[in-house]
Amino acid sequence: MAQPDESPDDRTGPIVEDLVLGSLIGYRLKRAYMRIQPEAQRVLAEDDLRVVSFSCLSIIADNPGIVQAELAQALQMERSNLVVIIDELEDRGLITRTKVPTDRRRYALGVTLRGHHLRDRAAQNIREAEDAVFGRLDEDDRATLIAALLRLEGRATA
Amino acid sequence: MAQPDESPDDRTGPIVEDLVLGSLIGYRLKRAYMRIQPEAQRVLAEDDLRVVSFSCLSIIADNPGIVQAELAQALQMERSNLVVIIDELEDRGLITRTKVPTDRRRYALGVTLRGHHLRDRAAQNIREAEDAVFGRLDEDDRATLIAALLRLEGRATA
DNA sequence: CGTTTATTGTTATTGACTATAACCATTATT
DNA sequence: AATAATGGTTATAGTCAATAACAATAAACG
Repeated sequence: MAQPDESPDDRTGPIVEDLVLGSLIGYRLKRAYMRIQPEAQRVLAEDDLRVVSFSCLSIIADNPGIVQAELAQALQMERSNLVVIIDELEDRGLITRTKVPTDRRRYALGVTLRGHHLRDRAAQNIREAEDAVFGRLDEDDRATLIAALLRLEGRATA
Repeated sequence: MAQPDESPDDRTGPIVEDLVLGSLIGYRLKRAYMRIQPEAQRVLAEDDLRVVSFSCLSIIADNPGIVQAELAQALQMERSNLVVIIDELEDRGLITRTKVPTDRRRYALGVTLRGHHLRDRAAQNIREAEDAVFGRLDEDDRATLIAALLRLEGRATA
């Protein structure tokens, strides 16, 4: 009754044809993302981080002094949805908020030492999760893949 | 105040560093997907289809006789969430549901002629949207990209 | 100047989508 | 025959993104 080839962790299940859908880049992107997303979520949860929290923490770490509106634009999310995330990161002592002297509407964001350590550790965990899910890629393959995805984003290197 | 290079449809905005986050495959997949998803949504909406409805329609078209549980597994979604989608596709006369004689719990799904035409047209629209967003790729490049994404999914060709 | 317009961070709310649990009918297992 | 498992269904809860409105502040402009 089952398909001939079914292993315990079978991901494919019964063979289903997807000639049209499967040749769409958007569909393939989503499917690939669906493979890594739960794993990233899982490893980040060990540090009580959500994917979006980690993204914020990481961008702030690499852009000290960035303000919320810029961060929101960088992550393509709404300013309003950032607030609770920033609040929590600050409450946990992972980031700092300091008023910009020249513009009192804005808060300059920065990561604390703890925040930086957590970011680095979480990033390492995600990389290892990606290796586990996608299979280890050497640096060249990884760079090629990233470049291809950047090209899709319209951020071509050349 | 603004960065030196800002065009009307500027996607990058002020240059924000993302050395760590940006080198994660998962993040790059998500970003690439975020570029095409709204456009796919938009072109499908012209035919009163959602992305998930189109996906169902397309899988059914390529797998006549498939039942809901199989379809749910193929699209990695919950059976329960499929019901309303299938209902609507049937109400619109795009698919048919016929009881399986040998197992009266199951409904064999199939697409009507109208459904098939709609599927083909919608697929073509999405392809054109992908070309517009990602830049036209020749068949070789497209195949290479699809193969790379399939490899990430653990569905390597070789 | 002074008035108007725009921006930033914020709150509250809404809608869309996903996951979960429970249920009945039917089939498989034993 | 009794029990367990499966398919479709319904209802519900939780998660997340999008929107609108607002006060404080700054920018634009007469």
